[in-house]
Amino acid sequence: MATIRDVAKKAGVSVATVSRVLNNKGYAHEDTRRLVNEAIKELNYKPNEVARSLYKKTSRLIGLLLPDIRNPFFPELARGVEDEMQAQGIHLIIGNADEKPKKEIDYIQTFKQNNVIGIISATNQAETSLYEDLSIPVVFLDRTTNSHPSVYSDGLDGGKIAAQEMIKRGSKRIALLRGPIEVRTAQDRFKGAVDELCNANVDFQVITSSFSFHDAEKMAKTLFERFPETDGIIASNDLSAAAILHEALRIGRSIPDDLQIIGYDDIPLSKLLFPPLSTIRQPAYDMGREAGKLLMNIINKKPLEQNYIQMPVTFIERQTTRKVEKNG
Amino acid sequence: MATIRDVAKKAGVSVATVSRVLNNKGYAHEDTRRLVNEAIKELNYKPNEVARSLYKKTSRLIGLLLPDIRNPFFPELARGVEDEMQAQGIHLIIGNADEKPKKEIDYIQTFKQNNVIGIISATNQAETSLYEDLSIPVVFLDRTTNSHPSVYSDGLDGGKIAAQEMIKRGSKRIALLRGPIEVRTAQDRFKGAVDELCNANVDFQVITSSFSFHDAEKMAKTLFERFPETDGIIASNDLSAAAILHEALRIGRSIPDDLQIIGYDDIPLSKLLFPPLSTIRQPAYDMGREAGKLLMNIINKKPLEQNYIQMPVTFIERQTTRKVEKNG
DNA sequence: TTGAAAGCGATACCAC
DNA sequence: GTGGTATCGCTTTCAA
Repeated sequence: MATIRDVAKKAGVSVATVSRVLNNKGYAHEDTRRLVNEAIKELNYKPNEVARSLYKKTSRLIGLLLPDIRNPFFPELARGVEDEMQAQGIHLIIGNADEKPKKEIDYIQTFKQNNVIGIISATNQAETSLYEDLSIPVVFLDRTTNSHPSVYSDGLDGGKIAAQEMIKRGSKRIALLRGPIEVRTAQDRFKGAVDELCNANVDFQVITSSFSFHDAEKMAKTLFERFPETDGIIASNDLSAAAILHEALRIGRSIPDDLQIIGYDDIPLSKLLFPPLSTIRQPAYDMGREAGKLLMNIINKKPLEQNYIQMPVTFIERQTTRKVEKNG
Repeated sequence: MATIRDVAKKAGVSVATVSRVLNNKGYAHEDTRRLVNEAIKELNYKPNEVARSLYKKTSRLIGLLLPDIRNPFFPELARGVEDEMQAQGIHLIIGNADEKPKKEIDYIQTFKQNNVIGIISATNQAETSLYEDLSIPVVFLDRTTNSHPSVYSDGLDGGKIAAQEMIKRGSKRIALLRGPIEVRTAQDRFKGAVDELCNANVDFQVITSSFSFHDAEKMAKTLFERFPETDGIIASNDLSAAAILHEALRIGRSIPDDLQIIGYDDIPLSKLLFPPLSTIRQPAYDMGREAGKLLMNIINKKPLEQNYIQMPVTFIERQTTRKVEKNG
């Protein structure tokens, strides 16, 4: 790879001049500028980002920390972030924390060591101490906290809507899945649903389960064994809902007539399940973009309209819930 | 962040000594070593990877280029790579090329500018010119090429198996989906299937479609309009298979009695489809790990047993295909 | 066994 | 307008 020295030599100027042309900073005669640009092109010179980064203590990289890249919800977020960053010429280092604090710490360290200019984190570490004295901007995504700006969707409302729609459609013995205790958004949607269920004339069970696929499969089995009379399930996410749906069909439950299911997230595959899954939609891609925008605004010290961006959730009616009379 | 100077000062030695201790290189008296290590711990010093990288022209980063992070097959590969790298203390910059050569070039540039020690690419750029004079090791994943080491699965065999299983189970008018023309693995599985179909007493249609979700949905609709008599579909990947399954169910086809479907990949959600999807499994996670290992072996100049690692594919029988008599 | 000093490739200050 | 040079934080000769 050619260096700035090579360019300088070729153009017959000093490295300082090349640098100035490169960064459009300070004066440079039009002719000199052209000369330099020609040399750059001829040598196919690209500035060494590492050297740049060392001096400026900043880079064109941001770190994106995901809890589980295999859960389709997160790649969707990632795409949003990526597209937004791409538009601003910033690249991503994606880290998959795998729900393990150790990995998370590790990645944050790597991010710092590589001079990322900011971090977007979608992980579950309640102990924000990890992020406390980081000296670089952090935005939380799909997650709320008081200590940092964040982009998330309205979990309370989501849970509430799920419960309402479920009740409206006549389920009487409802199983409410509660996501991991350390995930704030999971607890929000849980609380939203609980409130609503308490106020209604229905029985309900609370079952705690992780967000992962594998756990959901096991959980589904036990659920139907222990509570065979359940006629409505509010899942903690679409992945769990899919596992439950699958198990329900396997043991011959009829959906939605005999059992209704509502998921959460609206991952791309939800509409391909059979029957297509009714769910609470989080605008994942848009959330990613917003987080990207927010972070860049912070980095560029633009005045912030808001530090906490709450995105709306919507009920997506598909076919794991019964139709409700138009004027019910 | 503390620098090596701070550590040196605190330990009362020179930076050179600290560096030696840090890297376990060259001599250092046991006492000095202890002194330095204490200082490091007290200051919570972490070496600046950027500075290190600038001098050594190498880093602890590798670049992973994915064609489409939203297709669940790729995160699965990524996890394999990541786990393998993690074990070796190497981190990933993941780039999502989005099937766009421009993005791909861009990412490769970023990788280089950040001194990655190697690249794993799962993209579709047939013109390997992109990767030709890169001066850093490249391993292709889920993709074959003569110019670089690669890890891939046996597409020819996969296509063949799919066709055999389909024929064995009695479909007579088969639609064969052909993935994107520029994707070598897609063409392999296509060819494998074609060969087999040609040798059998069946009719078949070839339909070209992309790997994406959205396209698959549209394609599914037209497929059933134009070829309503189709009684077996060999899809180019699970995503397409899911779209087709969905459409088939929607228009009231009975599966597998009236229509059989075989997918390709065995992404995690395939078993949650209804009916669960019969498919050709690629060992995605393992492929990722192998690619990671291969790359690290190249980087560490270990003798290579093989430059081209072909992984086996297997038929996963689920319920979109009919049962076959045991001694048929 | 240790330390001084020369780089790695860029930026930016200060002279000219 | 332009060029010389200190600097970013680290590694690695080379001399002591």
